[in-house]
Order: sequence, then C-alpha cells, then structure tokens
Amino acid sequence: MKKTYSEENYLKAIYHIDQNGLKVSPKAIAAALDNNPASVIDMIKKLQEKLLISYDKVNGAKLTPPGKASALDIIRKHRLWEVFLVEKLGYDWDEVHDIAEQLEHIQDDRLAAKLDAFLGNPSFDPHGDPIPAENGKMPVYANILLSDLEIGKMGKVGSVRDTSTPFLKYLKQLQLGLGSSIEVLDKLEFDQSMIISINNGPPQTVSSKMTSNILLIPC
Amino acid sequence: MKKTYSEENYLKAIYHIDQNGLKVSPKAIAAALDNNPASVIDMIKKLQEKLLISYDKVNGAKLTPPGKASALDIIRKHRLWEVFLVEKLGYDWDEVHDIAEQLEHIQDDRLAAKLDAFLGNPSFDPHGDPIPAENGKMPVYANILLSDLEIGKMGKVGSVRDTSTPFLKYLKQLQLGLGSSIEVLDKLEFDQSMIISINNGPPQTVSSKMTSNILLIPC
DNA sequence: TTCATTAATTAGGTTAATCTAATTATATAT
DNA sequence: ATATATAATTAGATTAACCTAATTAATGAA
Ligand SMILES: [Mn+2]
Ligand SMILES: [Mn+2]
Ligand SMILES: [Mn+2]
Ligand SMILES: [Mn+2]
Repeated sequence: MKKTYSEENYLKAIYHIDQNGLKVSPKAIAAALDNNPASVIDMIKKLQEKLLISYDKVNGAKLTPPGKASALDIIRKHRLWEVFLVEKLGYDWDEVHDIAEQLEHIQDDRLAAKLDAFLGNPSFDPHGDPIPAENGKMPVYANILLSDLEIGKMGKVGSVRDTSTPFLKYLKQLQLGLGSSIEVLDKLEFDQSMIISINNGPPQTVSSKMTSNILLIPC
Repeated sequence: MKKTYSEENYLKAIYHIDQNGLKVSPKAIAAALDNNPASVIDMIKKLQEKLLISYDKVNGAKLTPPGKASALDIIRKHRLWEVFLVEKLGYDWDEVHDIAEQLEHIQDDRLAAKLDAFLGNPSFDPHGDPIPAENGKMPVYANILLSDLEIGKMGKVGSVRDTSTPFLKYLKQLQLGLGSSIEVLDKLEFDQSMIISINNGPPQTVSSKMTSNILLIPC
C-alpha cells in the first residue's frame, strides 16, 4: 500500500488534530493543510476506500489501526530527520521543520532504522517532541515529582496525579497548568513544604501534599 | 525558478545522455526515464519555455547554461546523499541509488553545502563518480603516470598525454583504451620498460616512452 | 422558533504529468 | 526510387490533487 505525499500529509494532520483533542472535521483538516474543505472531502473519500480512516459528519475522521501506524511512521521519520539536521548538519532548531516536512516522505524500508541507529536512538526531537519507536510506542518523559526536585532546579508541568476538582481549582488559582514552569526556591525541613516560583513569578509557599501530586519534565 | 521533481529528473537525464556522447532525442530521454516519447515532447516544450533547454529535431535537446547549472546541482545532491547513505548509515554501495533518487529533490538553500561539509567535502561518490562542486566544477581524478605505478599495483586508464595517431594506433593494437585496467607485473631497471597485464590478459612488455604517456586512476 | 451564520458537501473546472493511438517525417535497404 | 521501418509529433484521454461557486445541513442567537 504505497502512499502519495499528499495522503501521508493528510494522515499526519488527522493524527495531530486528534492528539489536540479536537474533532477532526473537514474544516480543521483544511486549516491544518492550508487548503480547501472541498479538497479535503475528496481525500477523505480516498482514505476511507483505502481503509486508513473512518469518517462521519458527527464524529469526524478517525484513523484506523493501519492509518495510525502510517501516521506514526511519518512522524517518526520527520522527527528523526529533524534530529539529524540539528545534531549533524548544524541547523538551528527553528530552521528544520520545512526540510523535515520533505524528508519525512523518503521511502525505504530500512532508512528510519538506520537513521535512528546513526543518531543514537534519540527519544525526543529538537523541539522536545517524542519520537515514536518502530512499533509506534511513544517514549514517556522521565517525569519527576515536584517534591523530589532539588532546590535551585526547574521543570515544566507535564501531568498531575490528583485530578480532583478541588486540586485542579487550587492549581488554577495558582495560575499553574500543563507546561507552566516551576523553580524550587527553598524547601522547609519542618513539614516538607516548598517555596516555588511559577512562570518566574513571585515566591509562593505550597504544601507537601501539593508537591507530591505534580509531575515535572526536568529542564 | 522552482522546479518540479519531474523537471529535475528530465534535466538530469538530458545531462547524462549528452555526457555519453549521444544525441538527446525524445526516444533516448523516454528510455532513460522509462516513459513515453509523447510525454517527453510535452516536457521538452515546457523546458524550452523556461529557457532551460534548446531543442530541434536534428540536434536534439541541449541544456542552456542555467539548465546545465540545475542539472549539476541535482547530480551534486544525488552523489552527496549517496556518500551519506554509505559512509554514515552503512548501506552497501549498490543499495543507495533509488534512495538518492528521492533525496536529490529535497529543497533547501543551505542543505547541499552543509551535507558536503559534514561528509568532509568528498570528491567522488560510492560508485567512483565525481561530485560537482557548488560552482559546477567537476573534480579531476588524481591521475598517476603508468611509469610511476609500483610493481603489483593496478589502475584504470583515465587519459593519455600523447594523442598522436601513431601512439593511439599502438594503443589500439594493444587493445588498450580509456577504462582498460593495467596491472604492473615487473619493471626493468635497465631501460625502465615494464611488463604489464592489460585487462588481466597475458604479460606484455612496453617501453618507458609508452608508460610515461598513460595516465591512470589508481585502484 | 425562526433567521442568520457557519460547516459540509456537490458540481464542475484546472493543471501537471502521464498514457494510447493515430499521423507525419526521416532514415534504411533493397 | 520506392518500400519499409523507425522516430517524432499530434490528438485525445486519464489520474491525482487541487480550485471556485453553488447547494444542503447543522448550529445558535434573538
Ligand atoms: Mn510533508
Ligand atoms: Mn519537531
Ligand atoms: Mn529523482
Ligand atoms: Mn552514484
């Protein structure tokens, strides 16, 4: 089942829209690919025929297992090539996307594996995005509990353990969400509470109950 | 003047057919690209419009200076990528052509120069073909005089210094032409004459006058 | 609910690159 | 010189991936 460049770009766009928790509508795909909803409808029909997606107006497009495998393969190649361009050729991280957009479509059974090995099996691309493995598994960020972070270190909020409404309300009040940066300014021996700075804001004291429910991506 | 993949492949094919000393006819191009002479005529018209080639039935297609520059740029990228695939990714030399056929079309102003530097500015690709420089200049093989070749070493005839009819007649008589292989079996101190094997043939004695007029690509 | 807005879909074209099947021109061999 | 074969070219289709301009369906605000 050889795929055209265009089909590959549609599969990738569908994957990314879905990943963002949005409905994969013709309008959304058209926006992602900078083309026309009418064109998208044509391609939706084609991808349905090939059993790479399912589609209905209510639920939008969904990747089938083979469709998802294809999408992940393309994303894997995109991100591996980005690593190559930055690590080996000396491009800056903000210059490589358009080139990888082309390189991701190069077809060869063994190319991704060989490139992966040559680059030392990287887990993340130059933008910090995870590189899917050959089997499609995404690497997980090596998250660390805020309570385990040392004084002076920083991290970005990757996920939370407690998802109860009171806790999330508390986080909102602190202006703290996924991706917010946290710096540990001090730890109090007495009750393990911490003084932290959120997004480089003023020092705030938080309890050990709070810090043991926040998972960070260290930086 | 952005070019399509197809236009680039035509320019390259025209360059190579011409390089082989053949007339660049629609039939020859069609054979090179494994397509139809009728399709070739369409593209010939398009490339003429873009002033990348000139064409008439009698002389066939000729690259204009910008057309030739484009062709050499594509060939440069093709051969650089082949070096990358063999030297860095560990492919065998006979596996890389089809991948390079795709990679040669990747568009980025700085990519060829960065790849060239990363590879250590190679002069020849894994098949021994010269890699054009950025300015289109082809590297010259580091030829060595047959008279300077040591006993036991081999080389291929790359060019001759003396182009007089008697000398060329003599070479023809020896069944020796461009590309023929020569192995040095022995050197006679007495008059610097040599005993050589041509294309693995029987030993033959040649004079120092002969050996000082043959340039070899060592192997 | 009704009207207005937005989204999805259909209908009908366009362009690039290919094809097959004529047709015309050239070259070759008797 | 004429017939025959081969090459070049024209004519007419096809396919993929787009487009614009209707039209139909769904949403949502008054
Ligand atoms: Mn792409
Ligand atoms: Mn990236
Ligand atoms: Mn190519
Ligand atoms: Mn080569």
